[in-house]
Amino acid sequence: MTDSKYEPAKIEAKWQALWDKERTFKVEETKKDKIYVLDMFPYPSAQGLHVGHVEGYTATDIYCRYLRMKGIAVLHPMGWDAFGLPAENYAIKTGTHPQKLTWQNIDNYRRQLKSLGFSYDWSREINTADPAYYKWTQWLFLQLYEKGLAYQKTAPVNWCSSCQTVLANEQVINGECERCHNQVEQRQMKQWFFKITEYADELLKDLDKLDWPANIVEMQKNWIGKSTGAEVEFKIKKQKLKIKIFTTRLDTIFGATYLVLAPEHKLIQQLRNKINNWPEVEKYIKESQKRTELERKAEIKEKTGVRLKGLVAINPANQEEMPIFIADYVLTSYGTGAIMAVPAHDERDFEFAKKFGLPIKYVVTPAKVSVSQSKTGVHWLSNQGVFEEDGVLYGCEEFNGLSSSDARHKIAKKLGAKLTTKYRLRDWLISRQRYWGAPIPIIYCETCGIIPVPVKDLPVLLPEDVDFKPTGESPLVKSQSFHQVKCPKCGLPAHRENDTMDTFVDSSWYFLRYCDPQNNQEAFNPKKVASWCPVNFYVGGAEHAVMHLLYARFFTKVLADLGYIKFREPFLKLRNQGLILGEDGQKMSKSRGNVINPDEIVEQYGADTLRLYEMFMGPLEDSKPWNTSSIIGVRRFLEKVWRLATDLITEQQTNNKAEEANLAYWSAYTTKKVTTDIESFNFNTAISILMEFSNVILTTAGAEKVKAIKNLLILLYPFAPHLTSELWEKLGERGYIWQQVWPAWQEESLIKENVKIIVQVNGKVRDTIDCSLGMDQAAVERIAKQSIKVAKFLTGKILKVIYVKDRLINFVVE
RNA sequence: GCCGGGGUGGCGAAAUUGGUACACGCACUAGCUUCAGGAGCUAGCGGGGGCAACCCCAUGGAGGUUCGAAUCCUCUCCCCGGCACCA
Repeated sequence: MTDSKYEPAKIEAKWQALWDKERTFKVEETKKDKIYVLDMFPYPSAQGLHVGHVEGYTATDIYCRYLRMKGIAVLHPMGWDAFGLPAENYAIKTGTHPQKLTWQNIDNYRRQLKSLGFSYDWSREINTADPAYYKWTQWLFLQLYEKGLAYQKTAPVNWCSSCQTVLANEQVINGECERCHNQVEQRQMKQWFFKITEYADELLKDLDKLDWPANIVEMQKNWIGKSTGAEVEFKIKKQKLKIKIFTTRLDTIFGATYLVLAPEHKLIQQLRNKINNWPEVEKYIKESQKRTELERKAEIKEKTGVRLKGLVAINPANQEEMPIFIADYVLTSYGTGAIMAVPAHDERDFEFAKKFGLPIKYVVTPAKVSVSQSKTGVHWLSNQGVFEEDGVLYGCEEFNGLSSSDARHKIAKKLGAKLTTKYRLRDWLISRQRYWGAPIPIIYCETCGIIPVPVKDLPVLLPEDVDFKPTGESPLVKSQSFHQVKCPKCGLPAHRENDTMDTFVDSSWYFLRYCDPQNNQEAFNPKKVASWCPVNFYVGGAEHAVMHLLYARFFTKVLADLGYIKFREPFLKLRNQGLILGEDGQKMSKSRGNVINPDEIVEQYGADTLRLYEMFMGPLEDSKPWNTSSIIGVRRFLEKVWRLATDLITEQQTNNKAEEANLAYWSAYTTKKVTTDIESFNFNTAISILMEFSNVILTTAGAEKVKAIKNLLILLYPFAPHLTSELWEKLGERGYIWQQVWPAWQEESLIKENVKIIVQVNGKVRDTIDCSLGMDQAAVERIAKQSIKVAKFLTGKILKVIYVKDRLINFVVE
């Protein structure tokens, strides 16, 4: 007899209110065992929470609720990455102040997160757009500035004309703005940078210490892009100047047949009088700036370039003369902006040489000569390049017969070339010509120059009297109250820096602020941070692989060097939730109309069902399509648990020894499986075993049933906290369910007296037989041979018998 | 092109890590129950053959190792994600 109906809306509101009122999840800092479990905090968009957020947040919530029942103090906070362009763009359109919209969105996000029953310690909520927070973001800027890690320079930067601001390299994807997909232009601008390149080597090395997904580690490695090689100076004939090139293939220097400079290379302007075809060269330089952009669009990769007529370089290896070109396939910003071209052994040089009819000289045979090549001799000499990195040298004077790697060292020594390391990583451009961000705390004084805002004057508040219309200059320029100040040093009129900081600066240290969120004396108390950090477990989307995750690592290393913290990596273990695709298998997007709104699912099925469904869909890290009709399955399961527990209250108890033993086994087995699955984040299989367990309970009678149901409720609690809290109370148990200790299991309960042994003949399953545990081979063999199903196939001579104890016996017959 | 991750029923997915392939759930089919149901219960549900017991085939494809392969090795095809003239 069911004494009531499962009504999620009612019970979920009830328990959420209680958790709020009793501050159930406020972390006890005094406990000895501490774990910091962190979610990537959301940007509070107008669209509200995405089902993808729900997935990651449910995973950590399950883990945290489980840990607390094990008696561990869990820091599990939430906050808002509240600065950013969308709010400002909305302000431009509607005239609403970005703060108003942002604060509204935050209220909505908070409501949604609470409606899902996530167990955050809300007393630690932070907001990066709150002056109480960004004061310390500005303070951190000043720390970097004093350490020489924040600097200003004029450089070609990525400009998005639609967003009307510059972008960091990390925010440019295939030449497009990551936000609006507008083509990015190159502009010369004076901007603020953080010297992340200073940490390139450590950022690369320490990746090996992290328990992170392989693809994220790989992406960061590629992004940092370390390559070891050598710098070699090439003399220019009859000139005093030398050209310094960088190469990773010094072993091929005897095959170098020309040099190439990037069009922006400084030497070109210095040598302009010596270049016979200057007008042509100048034209190419001008065109190349436009061309890179246009060509990317059209994906034309044909090599272009111009020879610097009148200039000849000398190959230091063999003293041969070689022409010099400029070409835009060589980048100014990498290496020395100049290369030696070895068409025989570099694909790009090969293409260029073919187009311009330049000599191709082979000096390395590949170590592994493929079958077709050995059959046809050395046909690659005539029309193909040899691009393998290792081989044996020939035609290289005293270096003949050496392997590539030996040759690199020996040639470097002879030429006096400097062995160096280069990185692809560039310094982090943090200036943004926008309003809705933390102002850069710098004042420009005509007499004193660049003056950092004194710490006592922080925060530099965002002014209210602003016009948001983007003009290419920061909107802050228009605010007289903001712009004009007195120089803190000499007191004469001066003006503020008008740009704001990239919002990734805000999120590079937020995990530290959670440890001490209300501190108004310092960014954080080092002792408090030391008691929680580094973050033990971090969960979020993979889209932050080379942005947030790299920047936060950089900040951590800087703060360690400044002595504020004692660890050098912020996030020890990282997992990415996979994308949840729309029902059509496509990425969810407004324009496709396949977006699922979590509010609607909660309303229709309840928060516990949504949580459970998202965990049941498949492995956390896989991307998987949404399927609304499947939700009913987990809802049915919860209904079943409801009936199981509420029927129990009125049910007559009977006794049945065999069923009781079976139930005890299942109870122990489920406990073990759910525990190990939560530990390893395999929530989908944890749920399926809970389903099986409830089915077993349903079909069992006996006194053990009460115990089994209570165990089921506790194991299910982290996944479906509202339902289980309610049922625990209905059963008249003492205390709340979350105050229970996570169950242990006895390994002996998992031992069965009888086992089923698979009988195979020649590896094919023919029967299964019941045996008692630990039986020896002879006994099992005897029983197996008695099986008619098996005997049928044992007509030939038995050559061999393979026996795996308690599991399998295999007869090999002829 | 390079790097990373994958291909298992109609669908989402399991598989004790080399030992009964398809657990759990959705969808579907049949029956029961109900005034009714987008509810519940029972049974079936990879393909082929057979009345049946049972037999054969099957984890993208082709080989190989092994008593035994979704799992290990070689080659190959396809999908997803990232990077893309970085010398």
